[in-house]
Amino acid sequence: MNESWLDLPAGAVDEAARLLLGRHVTANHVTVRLTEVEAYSGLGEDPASHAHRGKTKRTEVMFGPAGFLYVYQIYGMYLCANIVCGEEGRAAAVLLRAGEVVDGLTYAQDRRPAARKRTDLAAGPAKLMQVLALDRSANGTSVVDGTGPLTVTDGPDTPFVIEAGPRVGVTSAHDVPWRFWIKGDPTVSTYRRHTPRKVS
DNA sequence: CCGACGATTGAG
DNA sequence: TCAATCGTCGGC
Repeated sequence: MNESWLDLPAGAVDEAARLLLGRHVTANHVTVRLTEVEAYSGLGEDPASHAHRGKTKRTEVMFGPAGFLYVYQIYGMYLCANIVCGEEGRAAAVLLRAGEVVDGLTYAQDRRPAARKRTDLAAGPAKLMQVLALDRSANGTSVVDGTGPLTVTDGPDTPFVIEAGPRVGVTSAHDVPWRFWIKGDPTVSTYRRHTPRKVS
């Protein structure tokens, strides 16, 4: 398969994100076509990135080589997954935000009983994780050599248009349009503008 | 050691 | 609009 997204010049995480759109990710009998992703750059470059303040126990995978999964817990109950991109040490990654379930539909529905429509099965980063049945043990595993639970493959040749905008839930760097999605796709998670906490 | 908060979701 | 829920990280 085309693995060009793994091997990009320095600073081109956004390009990696674009290249991941439309590709298939498969885990635990479910395959999803990626429709929405976000790029995060690394140490000292991107205030919105978990790696911005330097390497910690949590983010150490981001500082490793490309092609590995960075899984983290958010809000005490949900998981999100990134694919590390770029050269080792840069700590750049692409957050997998949403997708369309294209195989293993019955598994996906079992794992997401709250979803009323097919398009809602993986319409969000944590929903995507539930559909793929990935847990924290997926952190640090490879997505390219077949040893990990998640595999990335080329998607269909169907053409699509990429749109870009500010990243979701990110308080800083709102001017950086590093959220990318497939134009018009119904599985793209609904954009909720970050609402600053009301100061009394 | 301790407290504040987050790359979210689903229900009301 | 808001609560659930807890690991992580920065500050003391």
